[in-house]
Amino acid sequence: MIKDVARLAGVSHQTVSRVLNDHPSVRDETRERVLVAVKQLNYRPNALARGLAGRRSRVIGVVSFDTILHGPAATLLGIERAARRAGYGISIVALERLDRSGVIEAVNRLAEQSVAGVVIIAPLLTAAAAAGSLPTGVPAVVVESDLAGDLPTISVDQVAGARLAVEHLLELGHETVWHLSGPKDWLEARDRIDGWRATLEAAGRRVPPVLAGDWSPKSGYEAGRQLAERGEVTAVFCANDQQALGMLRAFSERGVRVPEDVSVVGFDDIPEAAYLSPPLTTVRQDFDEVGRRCLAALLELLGVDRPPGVARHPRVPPSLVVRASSGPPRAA
Amino acid sequence: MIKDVARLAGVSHQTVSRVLNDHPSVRDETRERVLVAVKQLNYRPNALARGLAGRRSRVIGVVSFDTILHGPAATLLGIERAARRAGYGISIVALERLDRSGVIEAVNRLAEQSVAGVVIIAPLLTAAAAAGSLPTGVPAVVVESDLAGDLPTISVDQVAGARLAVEHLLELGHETVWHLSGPKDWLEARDRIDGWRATLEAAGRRVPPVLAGDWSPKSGYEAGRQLAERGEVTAVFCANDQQALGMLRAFSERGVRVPEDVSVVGFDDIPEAAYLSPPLTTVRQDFDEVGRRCLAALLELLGVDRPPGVARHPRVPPSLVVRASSGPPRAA
DNA sequence: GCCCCGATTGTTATCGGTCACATTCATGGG
DNA sequence: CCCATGAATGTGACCGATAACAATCGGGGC
Repeated sequence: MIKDVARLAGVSHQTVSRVLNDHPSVRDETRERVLVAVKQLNYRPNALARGLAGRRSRVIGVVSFDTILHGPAATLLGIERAARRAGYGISIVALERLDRSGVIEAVNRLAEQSVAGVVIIAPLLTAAAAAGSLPTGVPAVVVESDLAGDLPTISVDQVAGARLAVEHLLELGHETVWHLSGPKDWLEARDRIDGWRATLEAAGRRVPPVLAGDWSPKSGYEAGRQLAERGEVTAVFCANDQQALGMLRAFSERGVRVPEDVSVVGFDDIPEAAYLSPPLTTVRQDFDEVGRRCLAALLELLGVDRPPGVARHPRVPPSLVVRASSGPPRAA
Repeated sequence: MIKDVARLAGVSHQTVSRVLNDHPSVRDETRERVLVAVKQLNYRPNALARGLAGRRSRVIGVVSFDTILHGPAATLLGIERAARRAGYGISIVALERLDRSGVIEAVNRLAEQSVAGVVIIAPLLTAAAAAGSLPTGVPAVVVESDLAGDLPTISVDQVAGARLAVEHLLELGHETVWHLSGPKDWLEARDRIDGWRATLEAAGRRVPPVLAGDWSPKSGYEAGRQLAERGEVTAVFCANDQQALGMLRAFSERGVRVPEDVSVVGFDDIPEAAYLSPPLTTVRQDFDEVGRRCLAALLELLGVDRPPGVARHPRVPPSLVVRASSGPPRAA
């Protein structure tokens, strides 16, 4: 194929290759002629052959988990966008279970395809650990994990996010804030617990026991029913919006008014959050930015220049979105 | 690399290749020896080289759109799962806009990578049309579209889904059913409108004007406010769950009780649906099955045997999930 | 005017496999 | 006992690009 172009342009195939790869020493007039031929034949170089010969493909592998959840899906999209802009394609492997061998196997599958590098979305502790000890020499970046050994890591600053939520509630006048956590083997869940606890302690408040959820609306619903029984609770910080949604449902069933009786704050800012009853105060994560920084980190690892304008810091700051589900306590 | 294996096993590289590809004429004893060498060297064939030489890669391209929405995300996951099981990898290209040139460009990007075939998730009319007139000779299957020219098409039977929803409401005793549609340039939206209208007409009921939404909770909220003004409405079929969610919010704000005053039915059965206030009656789509059938259709196109146990029919039947948001009208 | 050097361009090997065809060897029919 | 036949295996070309090195050409320094 490249030979057809070469023939049409009256040059050698190597010169065509040079033009395609922006090699400096090609005369302008020659380059022009080649480009005309390329356009005329509607030529597109074969990525496989390129990868084989050049030993670097323009494809990045992504190991993802549960892309039906909002966070992972949004992160994946962010990565894809950033990659496309940088001229890379994306190959994905979704994991069914997020354990050690699964992650390693997935990376191997991608390595087989000679991807230039991989991004591992590994929100579980076990996965992060696996990522930290990859056998292969594939350049890798890890998302939402900070115990991935030497690998560069990008994540939203969950601790700061939790602090935003808790401080907001304390400023409204609540005595303390309860927490419905995510599953404890998720790093994000653990960080949000830490942030919540640290903020309460820093303010000298009582730290109630952690309620354990599993991200699902169902677990929020069940926790909500329990909280509705106790009278004392005035503010709850849920580890994600779906749990908050389930909790709102439980409160509404029990006649607990939000925010008059109890304030609820979520995490994620899913598209639905603004339209719940009542609209949900929550912490927004910028997944697009996460994707961008992942790619930047990976490109750096590959020895390519980082795209301009992308901050380097591995911790993306979240922001608080105040809506009607949080307000001052009745007593205050 | 394959030569290392060959040397270790004491055979030619070609024999190794035969073993790897299940060629029949290899003596069992030889095959065994090769497999041992493969394991010992932890050899994995290079997918690029394979694709280049064999002119067929084990990668399937997926052109997707807005994978943050539940439907596309779930479909993508279903395809990935089915592909992995069949020994294929997945490359994705997400579209920013779903227009003609975007789809064509995306398919070209995938073709460059010599994918074995592509699955196009093209819920918009324009995209479907583009898919129908692809320039390249890449085997393709289209999801959620029936005007993709000669290309095989897999989709959930939206008309049947709408019928389930409307018949359910009519059986409860409602005189007629209003409809909040999705954006009209989405095929799914159009089909749901058609199914809704046809069911009403078949039952000899009055067909109210269509309310136009855009899938977002916001548009559901706004439509809900309008409907709350009119007294006559007793049942609404929303084209998706997010719109239904927004509508529930509007009703709750206006003091319209669900289902006592108005019944609401959604479409999709997102994970949140069961925990809205009230829990949402909705139509469930089996996206996993869609993914499976997509892959089956594509493999068939590629001349590979269809995996056993996968139904061939291009229209996946949806099912009704009845919850508390629908009930008999007050008058009945 | 001659030679050396850098800018251009061409030639050939190579990436890691598969494909097409050649070769070897054991078996069975005439 | 010889040859056709088919199973099992080996040999070299080839997929479509890039890499390494060779060749060619024009210009400046002596």
